[in-house]
Amino acid sequence: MNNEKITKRDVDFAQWYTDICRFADLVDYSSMKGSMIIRPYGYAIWENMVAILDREFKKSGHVNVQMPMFIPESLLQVEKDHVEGFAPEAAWVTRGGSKELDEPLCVRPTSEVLFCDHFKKIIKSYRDLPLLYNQWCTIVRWERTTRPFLRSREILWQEGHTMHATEDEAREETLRMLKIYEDFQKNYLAIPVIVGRKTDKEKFAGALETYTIEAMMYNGVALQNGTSHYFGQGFAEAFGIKFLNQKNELETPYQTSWGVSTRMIGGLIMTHSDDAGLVLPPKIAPIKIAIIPIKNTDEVNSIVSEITDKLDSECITYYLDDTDKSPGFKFANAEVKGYPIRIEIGPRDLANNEVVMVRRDTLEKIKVNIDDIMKTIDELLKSIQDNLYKRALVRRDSMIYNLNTYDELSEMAKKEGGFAYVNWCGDVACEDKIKEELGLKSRCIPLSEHRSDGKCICCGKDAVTKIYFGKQY
RNA sequence: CGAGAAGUAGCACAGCUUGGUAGUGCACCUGGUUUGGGACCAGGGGGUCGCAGGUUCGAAUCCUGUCUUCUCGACCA
Repeated sequence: MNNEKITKRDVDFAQWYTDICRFADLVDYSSMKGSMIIRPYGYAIWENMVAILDREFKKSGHVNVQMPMFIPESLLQVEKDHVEGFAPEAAWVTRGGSKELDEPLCVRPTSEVLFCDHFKKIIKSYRDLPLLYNQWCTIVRWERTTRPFLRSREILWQEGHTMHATEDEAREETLRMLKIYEDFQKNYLAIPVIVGRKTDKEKFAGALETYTIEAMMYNGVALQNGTSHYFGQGFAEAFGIKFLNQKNELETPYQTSWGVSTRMIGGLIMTHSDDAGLVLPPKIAPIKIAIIPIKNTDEVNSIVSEITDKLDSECITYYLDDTDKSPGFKFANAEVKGYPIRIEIGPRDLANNEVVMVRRDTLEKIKVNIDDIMKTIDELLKSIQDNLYKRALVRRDSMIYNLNTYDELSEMAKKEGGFAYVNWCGDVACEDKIKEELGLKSRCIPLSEHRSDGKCICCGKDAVTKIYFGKQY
């Protein structure tokens, strides 16, 4: 933490984002492009995400494994669409020690083929299914432009890979995990998302269906904040994965995969934070309370230790700022770090048997009687969590534009950003045209209310569906 | 990968045009005074000027290359 000023969000959003990442001590740059150092405070946010999601994955029957990080070239090439999709961003190891390798090793950009290679060995009967695996790991994609959390070359994430006896079961799994992501982002990250299906053009390489949850950032740019794929039998056939069903017949299983990454931290920042610094929803904040003694007196110290004892016993995390910095500095620091509640304890308020609490979401100052401290903390944490979601939802909804003409779409693309919600004929030619001429990519076809009897916004033919377009990270 | 900008102490920058002993502010350390919105005084530590070549008696400064960061495109989670 230093006392540099954060760039104003409305002046230069990109710089503001970088300032938040750095001033809140979330990341540091490493000496290699696109590989960021996630610092303790940033990593603590990730650890909270991991803890919550991992619990959900396990509750729904998944187990964690750890797969190799290298993929032999021949293995990567087993599924044609997949290798073509990832070829442009694959990183290769061609030498081990002083020896040139006979076969180059791809550093995993995702692990479908590794899982398939393994599944082939361990799946024999219907009794082995469903096979519900997940791994927490890093992957490598050689991105050209990089930004902290949003796009890096080394990505810290989670990837689930599952195999099922029937198509229905696999499709159900795909949507079940998408729902877990949606609920997690809504209930913990306080990020509203649009749940939908990608067009053929935007699908994951090798998938039959790709589902996505799309969040809308403060600056009107969309962020794909999680995906879930249904593969059908494509990979399984390519890899020769078979199981014996109850009638002793050989069948090919159905596959899914799904993932979220530290990109969610970027989404968190660009959804909630402000000009004073980071803002974190209480449920994901590593530290819920900042305690700032104003003056080093016996009265102050005794109330401080009373409060910390109670917080300890209720397992509420806090940061006691007993440094010799000035109060103003401590206030500013607490805001930059995004601690949901700050408690200021000084002689002036203690004289009235009070302390001052400041909620980070609104920066509202509240005088609280000493006897009501714990109760108020409890209420405020809930209230901040709710308020952040509502605030984000209102703003997101204000950025969804129901558009009917190509001119309107063109107007929107030039101006504020956001989601354009339009009719679409289903033809990739229209999707390509909108992308080339307006720079808007299709985000998703919403899972709900997607039927349309209007005309395609691009070609004017009968529409088959509603679809969202937008700029993306 | 294309266009542009920038790399000098942890951070922000000056110095470069016109080559000649490395500077400022903040941060950091020590001691003291302070403490209700980014405190003050005194003292102190820290940089082979991104890296590699070249020109030169001499390079932060001039030339070439390279790496990294940022912005805007293209590509992509």
